[in-house]
Amino acid sequence: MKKITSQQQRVLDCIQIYLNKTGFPPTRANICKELGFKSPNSAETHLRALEKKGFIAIESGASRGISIINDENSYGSKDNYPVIGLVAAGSPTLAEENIERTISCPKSFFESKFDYFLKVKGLSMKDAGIMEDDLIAVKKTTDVRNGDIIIARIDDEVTVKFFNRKSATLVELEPANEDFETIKVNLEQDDLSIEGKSIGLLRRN
Amino acid sequence: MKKITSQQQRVLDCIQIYLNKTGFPPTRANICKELGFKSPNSAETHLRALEKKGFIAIESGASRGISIINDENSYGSKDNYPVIGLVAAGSPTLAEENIERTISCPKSFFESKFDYFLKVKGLSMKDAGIMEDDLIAVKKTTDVRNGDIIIARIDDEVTVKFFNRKSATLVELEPANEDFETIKVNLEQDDLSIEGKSIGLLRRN
DNA sequence: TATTATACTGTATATATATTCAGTATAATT
DNA sequence: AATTATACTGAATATATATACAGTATAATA
Repeated sequence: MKKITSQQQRVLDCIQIYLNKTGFPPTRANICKELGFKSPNSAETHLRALEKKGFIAIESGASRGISIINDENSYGSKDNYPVIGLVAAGSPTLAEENIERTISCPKSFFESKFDYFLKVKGLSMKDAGIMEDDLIAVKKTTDVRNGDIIIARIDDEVTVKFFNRKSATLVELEPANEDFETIKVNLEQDDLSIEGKSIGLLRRN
Repeated sequence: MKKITSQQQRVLDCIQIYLNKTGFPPTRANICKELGFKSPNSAETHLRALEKKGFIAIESGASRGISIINDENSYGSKDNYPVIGLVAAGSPTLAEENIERTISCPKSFFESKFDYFLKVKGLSMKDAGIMEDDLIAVKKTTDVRNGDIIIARIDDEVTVKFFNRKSATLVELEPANEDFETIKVNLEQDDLSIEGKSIGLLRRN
C-alpha cells in the first residue's frame, strides 16, 4: 500500500463517515460540500489518486460507485468472504462467476485463516454434521492429512469428503453417509486436485 | 415490523447482496436486472412498499439512496457473544458462571439476532447436523413453532431438541438420533421452560 | 531542467437515475 | 361491493452525477 497524503486521507475519511451515516457512498459534490471544495473536479482528482494507490475502487459510470478497499492483515479487522456454490455434478465451480454473495466476518473467526465459504449441496457428509446449504469455511491448501475434510476436484467435479491416503498411489475420498460410496483415486491414472480443506462450518437456519 | 411479502423479501435480499458485492446500493435498474423485472417502476413500487413497512430508508432525489434499516445498529457493528457450556445432565447451566469465553462476531451474522452461543454436548441431534462441541447460536425467545430446534429446560436439565406441540397439554421434544428417545412433556404435570431457539450454528474444526 | 504528482477553480455535458404518469391484473381487506 | 395492496409493463422526464476539458499554482522527483 502506497503512501497517502493528508488531503487524500481527509477524502478517504469523508467517504467512510458518509458511509457510516447514510449507508451509501458520497457523490463528488457531497465530498466537496463536506471538505469545502468548490469544484467537483477537486474530489474527482483525489478519488482517482486514491484509486491509483489502491485505497478505493471506483465503478466507472456508476453513481456513488465508490467502495473502500479494506487493508489486508490488520488484527481484528473484518473481511468479506465470498460464498461459492458447490454444484452437485459436472460443473464449472469455484470460479468467480459462482460467487453468490459475500459474508462479512472477522478474520480471526476460525482457528486458522480461510479463503472462502463453500455452500454444500447434497448429503454425502451428513454423518459428519455437514448438511445441505451449510457453509464450509475453506482454507486453500494442498497440505492435508488423513481424516481432514477436504475439497477436491476430480475431472471437473468438486466434492467434499474425508481424505485418506492409503499408499503412495492410492487416495480414498470417504463420504460420511452410508448411502454414498468411497471414491478411490489411483494417482497414477486419475487426476486429483485438492482445492483445500474445511476448517469450520457455518449454518444459518 | 410489519409483514413482508415474498417478492419484497427478494428485493430486500437483492439490495443486501448487491451491497455486499459492490459496497454501494443498487439502482432501480440494477434490481430489475437481478430479479428479471422489465420496468424500473417494478423496483420502485417494491422499494416504496419496503420503505412504508420500515425495512429500508430512501433518500429522496439521491441516486442509490437506499439504506437497509436494521433492528439495532447492526450493520457493520460487531459484538461479543458469550459461549455457554451445555452440561449433559443435572446441571445449573445457562448461568453467567458457565461462560467459557466470548466470540466476537458481527451482529448481522445470522438471519436474525441472537443472544449467546451454546456449546453442545452429546449427539442427540446428530441427524440434524449438530455434533459434539458445535456452537449453536441461540435466540432467547418463547415464540417457537413445531420443527424449530429449541433449547429447553426440564427440571434443571438443559437440552436441545426439535419442538413438537401435539396438543394443548402435550409437547414432544424429539431428538435427531435414533439412539435417543422422544421426551414427552405433559404441561399439566411437568415444568417446561423454553430458553430459546437455534437460529444458526458454528463449528470450528 | 523537464516531468510528474498534488491541489485546487470553473464550465460543460452526456448519461445515469429517480420518479411520475398511464395502464393491466389479481389477491386481500373492509 | 368497494377499496386497498400487490405485482407488474411501458414510456417520459427532470435532475443528479460522473467525467472530460481548460486553466492556475506549488512541491516533489528524475
